[in-house]
Amino acid sequence: MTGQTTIYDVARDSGFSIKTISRVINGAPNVREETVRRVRESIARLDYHPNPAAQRLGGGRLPTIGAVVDSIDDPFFAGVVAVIESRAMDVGMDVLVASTGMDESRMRTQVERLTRRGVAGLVVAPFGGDDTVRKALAVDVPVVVIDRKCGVEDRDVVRATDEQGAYDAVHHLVAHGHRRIAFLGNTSRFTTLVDRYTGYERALGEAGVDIDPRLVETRAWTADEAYPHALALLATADAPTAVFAASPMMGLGVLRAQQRLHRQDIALVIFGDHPASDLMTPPTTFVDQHPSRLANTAFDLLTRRIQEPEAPVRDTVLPTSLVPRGSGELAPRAAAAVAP
Amino acid sequence: MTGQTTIYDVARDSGFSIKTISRVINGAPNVREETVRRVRESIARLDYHPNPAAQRLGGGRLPTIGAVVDSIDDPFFAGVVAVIESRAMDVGMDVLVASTGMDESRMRTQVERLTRRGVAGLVVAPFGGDDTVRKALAVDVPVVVIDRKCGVEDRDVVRATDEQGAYDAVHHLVAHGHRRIAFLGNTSRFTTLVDRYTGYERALGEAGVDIDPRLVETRAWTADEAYPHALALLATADAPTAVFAASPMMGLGVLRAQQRLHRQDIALVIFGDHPASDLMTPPTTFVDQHPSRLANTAFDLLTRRIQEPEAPVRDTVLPTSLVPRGSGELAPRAAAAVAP
DNA sequence: AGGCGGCATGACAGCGCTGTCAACACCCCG
DNA sequence: CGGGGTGTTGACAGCGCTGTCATGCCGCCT
Repeated sequence: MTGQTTIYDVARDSGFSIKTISRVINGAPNVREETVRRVRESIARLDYHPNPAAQRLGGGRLPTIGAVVDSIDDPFFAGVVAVIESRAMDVGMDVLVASTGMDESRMRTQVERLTRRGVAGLVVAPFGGDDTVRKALAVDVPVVVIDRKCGVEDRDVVRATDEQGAYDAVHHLVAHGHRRIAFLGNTSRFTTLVDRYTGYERALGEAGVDIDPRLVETRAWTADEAYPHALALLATADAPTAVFAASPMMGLGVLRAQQRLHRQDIALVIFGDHPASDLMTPPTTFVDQHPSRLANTAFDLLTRRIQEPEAPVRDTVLPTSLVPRGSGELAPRAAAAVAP
Repeated sequence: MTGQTTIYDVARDSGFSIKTISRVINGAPNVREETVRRVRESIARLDYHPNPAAQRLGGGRLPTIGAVVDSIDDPFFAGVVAVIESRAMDVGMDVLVASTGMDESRMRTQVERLTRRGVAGLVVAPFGGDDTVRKALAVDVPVVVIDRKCGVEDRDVVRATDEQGAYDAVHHLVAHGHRRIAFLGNTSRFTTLVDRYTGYERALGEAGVDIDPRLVETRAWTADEAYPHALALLATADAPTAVFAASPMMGLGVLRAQQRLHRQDIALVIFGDHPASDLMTPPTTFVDQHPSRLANTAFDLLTRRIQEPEAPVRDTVLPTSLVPRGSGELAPRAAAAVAP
């Protein structure tokens, strides 16, 4: 064992009691400035670092924040976690990661586990039905919900303007002359996706286009599941001339299908960026959710709530922006050329 | 407060002393089977979970493993962390993530911080010179080093066959008729990259091709840094007909340059996969490092070492495999066609 | 002068667990 | 039948910190 230096060493070295050291560490009020200075000196000299386990045991939480996301592997969440880790490091905290694997009960388990561990706060991308999520988040620790509201009313939430972002995307396609625009995205669970569908509807409605149910595919969750559906959509005689993929995963499915069918001529806008999207042929037009901004906002909110547990709940909706890069600006002519 | 159930509650409920409960929890020997059964029953009935902070304080480590990587954002490491998290969850542990941001001293800080936190073990992708890395890893906790050896001799290491993988890649290009093959990768720091360069040398040597120093670019670390160098390489009159990118980041730089110059005709093999590489035009041929296999192996080794701290050190070198997908099979003719 | 309140500090009892050591029952052996 | 294991259990002292309460001191009011 390394014979860690403890608060007693600092007390001995500085000539104060351990309680005063504790006060200095925690920035408690009513400590003379001179005392603070001398204790700080001792701490630095001895390179003392408080033992988090002991701090927690002595009543308190760990200097740790928990991040619960669908999958750490997902580029969107990887980006979010990266920002959180970096912000946490700046304030001397660290980050426990936990994935839900898009499984309601596992999500609940993870939240409970991290809570028991004694984390100071949680950033959660919820997964599941509203009731399940609400139950899972009924824990006694600050929580910030990201990306999806899932009916949560008593927690801070940070998310994007889903409806408007989708509207912008579809409107963009309409503006480029498209009328047969497909929608891909699973609307069965999240308001997020439902909102995006609503944006799709609104844009088409405004353009006077009736929605063709054959162009709406709402069954897939993952890229692998989306792929066959995208194939089917694109292969029909009456194929769409443009596709709106309501999530990056859907987008990957579509891109894969396009490549398979050599149909680089179909316009595509994806909600959310994915790596190397600028290297596609043509480069993918997408709705930017600004994941790092979302993560930063979430971190700020969490910090605030840790300090002020009773602050009013805030539902922050961050604007998205459409980034035209090529795939969304294709004209519909190509489709006609291919029709039998 | 939730009035957490403690070991005392279980003791009372089961009629044994807290020490016996502790024994059952930790699978200690010499406990009657009947006792184990009854204690387990009480634990289940009360839904008791030991308090990790207390376990640690009472002498022991946290049921937590730390992962230190360049960046959580990097798809390669995101994949590694995802696997570790999932494996850890299976055995009731959780994962603290820490990024080095490719900074030697920060890496050391992170390793020390996690060690102080009391993690049971560490998976580290080291960054920095051999001496720095050795010093940073001189901590009193099990460590498994991944991806790069960095001169570490007293720790378990899991990495890929860098030299052979690079050889395969370059040999593949040679076999497709290329003789002017560029190398991109920073060889200034890691044996990993040096080994890959050695593989490049060997493949060219065997083919009787002299190395043209103008085709070897070793300054860049990141994709952004690689991009201008790749541009310069491809734009020269005497441009290479093929490129071997010694890391995914270098690969992205090359792809970006290729797109910019509309030079999809230059053959390319990348060491390491990156997301959507199968969607490039043409799909990217790469050397698969099998990141999840690497992560699984690392986890196995770490588990072993936690249980058997004195086990002999193991340096595991996992084979890579070349995955031809299009970009590596282009013939050199294209370059000639473009020459001025 | 006596009393009161506010500040600065310290003594001490936990927090929930594990390690150490001791106690006890039981068995085998001579 | 006594001595010496072996197997099973418990009492108790920490681990390093924080919360509670007590202490001493000073200035100020009446």
